[in-house]
Amino acid sequence: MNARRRSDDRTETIMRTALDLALEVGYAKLSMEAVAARAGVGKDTIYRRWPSKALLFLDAVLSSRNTGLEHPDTGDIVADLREVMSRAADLLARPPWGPLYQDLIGEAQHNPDVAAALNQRFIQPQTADTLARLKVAKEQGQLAPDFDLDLAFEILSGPLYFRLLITQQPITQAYIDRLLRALFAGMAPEPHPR
Amino acid sequence: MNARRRSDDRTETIMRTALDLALEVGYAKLSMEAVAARAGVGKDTIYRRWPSKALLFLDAVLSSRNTGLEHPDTGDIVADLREVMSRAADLLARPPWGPLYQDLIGEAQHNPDVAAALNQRFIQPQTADTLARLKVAKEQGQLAPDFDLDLAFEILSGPLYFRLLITQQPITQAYIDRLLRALFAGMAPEPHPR
DNA sequence: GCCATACTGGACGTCGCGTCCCGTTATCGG
DNA sequence: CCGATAACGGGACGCGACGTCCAGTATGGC
Repeated sequence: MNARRRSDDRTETIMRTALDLALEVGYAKLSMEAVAARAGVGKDTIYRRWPSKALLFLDAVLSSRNTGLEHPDTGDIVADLREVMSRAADLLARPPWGPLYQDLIGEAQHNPDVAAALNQRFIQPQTADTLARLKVAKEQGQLAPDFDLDLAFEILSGPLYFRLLITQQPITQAYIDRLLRALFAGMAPEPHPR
Repeated sequence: MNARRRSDDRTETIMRTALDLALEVGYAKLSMEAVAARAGVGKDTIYRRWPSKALLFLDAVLSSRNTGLEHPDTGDIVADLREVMSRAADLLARPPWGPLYQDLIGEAQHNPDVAAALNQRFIQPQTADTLARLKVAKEQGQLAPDFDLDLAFEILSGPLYFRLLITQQPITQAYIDRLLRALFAGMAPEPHPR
């Protein structure tokens, strides 16, 4: 029981230390030696808990806060989406979390374990939350019955990630508004094709 | 002149070798030693041309082919976009190029040089090409005068990258069609909000 | 034919991951 | 309260790879 408690304390300490160091020097320069040293812990103690640096880092970043990215429900679907997207942009696309989140996704590109864990522990819950909110809106008649909820989610998220990961353009409130307007007001061409 | 020619030959050889090796073992396991050995070249010769492994890799991937992702102009903007997006998905989201492109973007997340070069040499030209085609369509009256071309590009690209980099869901022809339909037919809700 | 330049090949320093081990410390059962 | 058991700290270690350096060698210009 107490052995278990002591273990938990160390687990917590190691994650917090890893996170602190990552915030200071970035993931690239984060070393297990440094984490062990600052946490006052042997490297074995870390490797007994995490199989690799990448997964420790993932745990450190994802456990650090319960995101605060849950969807409000004010009754206005657009306002609610706007709110969550703004919070997400603030949180994930700027220091101090932005670079860490970017590194995490970067790591996921060549580390299937990280990719899988990132999806399960962050992306999927977040997706499910948004879809649930959209579903409610549809049931309340705020959205057309054939409104494609899954696609809508990807149309809102995709461009944000595109800017974060590829072009590195800033994700402003104005941009979020443009996205929402395009999605909900439609961008249909004049002589309606197709 | 011949010294110059010899240099050019080596540059070419090194890039091709790097690309071959990357295709075989992936970027993570690609080593400069292996490239030098297989190319029959001293490591100095490589480092005289590229400052780091990451930039050699980027050069190798980007120079390998002139993408074949230029926009056709059949007069039908939707058909043309559909064509290019399909080609891009085939080329960039599946073996053999998919993993390399993913690794490249992964590397860009913590290497500003790679990020900048990737943007300049691939993303921006590709963006400009798409925007040019969209502009023509608008001038021909296929798109509304206030159609937001830049945003449209990001709405089409973002979700593809989102699937490639984050959720790893397949990018099917059907998905591309859904995206195009959403963008051009609009996804306006029933009781039109905002 | 000679000189400058680029080249090969290999040794080297450095770093950091992940493993191993040993002496120590904390916890739990009795 | 005490001894057995397990976890721990700290450090050494092997390993692989980046990037530098240094001979000795080949190649092309003049």
